[in-house]
Amino acid sequence: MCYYSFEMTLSEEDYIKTIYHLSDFNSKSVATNAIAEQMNTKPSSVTDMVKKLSEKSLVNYKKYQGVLLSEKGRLVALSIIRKHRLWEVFLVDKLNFSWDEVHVVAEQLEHIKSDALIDKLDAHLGYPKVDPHGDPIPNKDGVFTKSVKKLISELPVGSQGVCVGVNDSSAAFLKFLDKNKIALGDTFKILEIEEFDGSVTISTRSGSIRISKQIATNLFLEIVDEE
Amino acid sequence: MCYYSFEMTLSEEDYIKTIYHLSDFNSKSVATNAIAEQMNTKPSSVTDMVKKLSEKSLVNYKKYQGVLLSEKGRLVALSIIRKHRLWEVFLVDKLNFSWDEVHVVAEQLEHIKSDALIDKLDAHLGYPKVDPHGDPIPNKDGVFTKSVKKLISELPVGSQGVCVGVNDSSAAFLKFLDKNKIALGDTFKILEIEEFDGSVTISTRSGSIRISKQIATNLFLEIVDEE
DNA sequence: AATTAATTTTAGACAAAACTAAAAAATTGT
DNA sequence: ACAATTTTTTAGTTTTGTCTAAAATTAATT
Repeated sequence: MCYYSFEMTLSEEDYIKTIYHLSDFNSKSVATNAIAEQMNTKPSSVTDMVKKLSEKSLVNYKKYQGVLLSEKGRLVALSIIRKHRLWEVFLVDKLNFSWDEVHVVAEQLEHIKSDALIDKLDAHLGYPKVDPHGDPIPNKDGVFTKSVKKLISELPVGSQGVCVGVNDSSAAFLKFLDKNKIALGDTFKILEIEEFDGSVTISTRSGSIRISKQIATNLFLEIVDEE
Repeated sequence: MCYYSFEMTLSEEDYIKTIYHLSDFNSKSVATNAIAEQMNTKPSSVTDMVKKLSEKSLVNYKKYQGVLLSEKGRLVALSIIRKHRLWEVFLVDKLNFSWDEVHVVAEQLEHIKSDALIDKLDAHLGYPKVDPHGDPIPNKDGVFTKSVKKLISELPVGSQGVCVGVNDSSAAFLKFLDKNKIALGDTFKILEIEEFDGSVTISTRSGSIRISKQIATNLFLEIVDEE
């Protein structure tokens, strides 16, 4: 992967990426209107582009039937997502961006064309498996470990995952996290769930702490299933 | 600088950069034909674009008279060059590209639009003053230290600079450099010149060594003059 | 100074990617 | 089942950046 030799325009790449995301990981066909809405463009423009992508056999398309990525198209999508997420890791880990600032810049960087660059960037970052939001990074062949983002309150005892996001991003809540030494990127394990009040005991680097149900419904963990 | 708020297309940026380089640092007016040749395009295309840039007052243009960057255009050019050279430093210092591989990739990266990105990249790289080829990196305000490329044999005692090129690129000579731990990017200082045979003692990272006149007439240093 | 040569500009066209407005197909509601 | 609504496609423009071919201007040569 990564090594698709045909030329793709910036616009084509954006369409492929959008179709991949809307297809819910390539299972269901995507409506013209949905693509138009997602990309802030008009349905007629989408029809034109989809025809073009179909010519290049990146998508399977029949009039009025929606569109689905071909295997070729899926690999293109994954190569773009790989680049996007590696750049996000770079921006956060090396340039000290915060995890919520990086998306827009990564949308530009993902279109840079150089296989050598991405290989070396990957190595420089230590071959990360997930991006700063906890989403998995496909490898060069488009393979990636599926992972699920869940609230701590939704998980059973024994679950383990990386803290990747908050529901409530109020200053007060972030302050609370800071006080309790909970940070994005930390790994937690669910030790015990108190049925009475729904509070949860979790293990962290600095020992185990108990958090209230309210906190547990505001913290996302990224559960990585190897498969 | 850097903070020009108007939108510029990729193509416009490429023209501005080319005009800057051909104008010999903005002193003389640039011919339509020269731009076309440099950019692998046709003179008629250049005329069209130059009109457009003139509308935006990025260049001063009169029919048949060639074109010159305005002050505004000059700052745009310098901001692009700043980005190009910072990315080159990144590619060489952080991703272990060799200095002769980076230009093509940097030509893409220089168009990424994000002031925060460039500021943080600059900091991450330790505010470098020159790129891997020894060319100076303009600061945020477009100010850069002029630098001159000179043979070691042309320099007085006390001079200091970065090794940026060779006259004689024969395998034998490159092998000699390798053996003596002299590499592109190294900083040298001229310690002593032996009048008798023209040999020069220079200080390197790994101590001081004496090189013959022959060697001294084959190695270019980039001298950075603060001004 | 006049003719030739080189350079530059104009005029008209084209491809990519978008748009608007209107027609066609699919879906929905009763 | 069929009228109404929604979705999708077609047809015809627009903009950006390019092109070719021809006309206009400047430069060079004798």
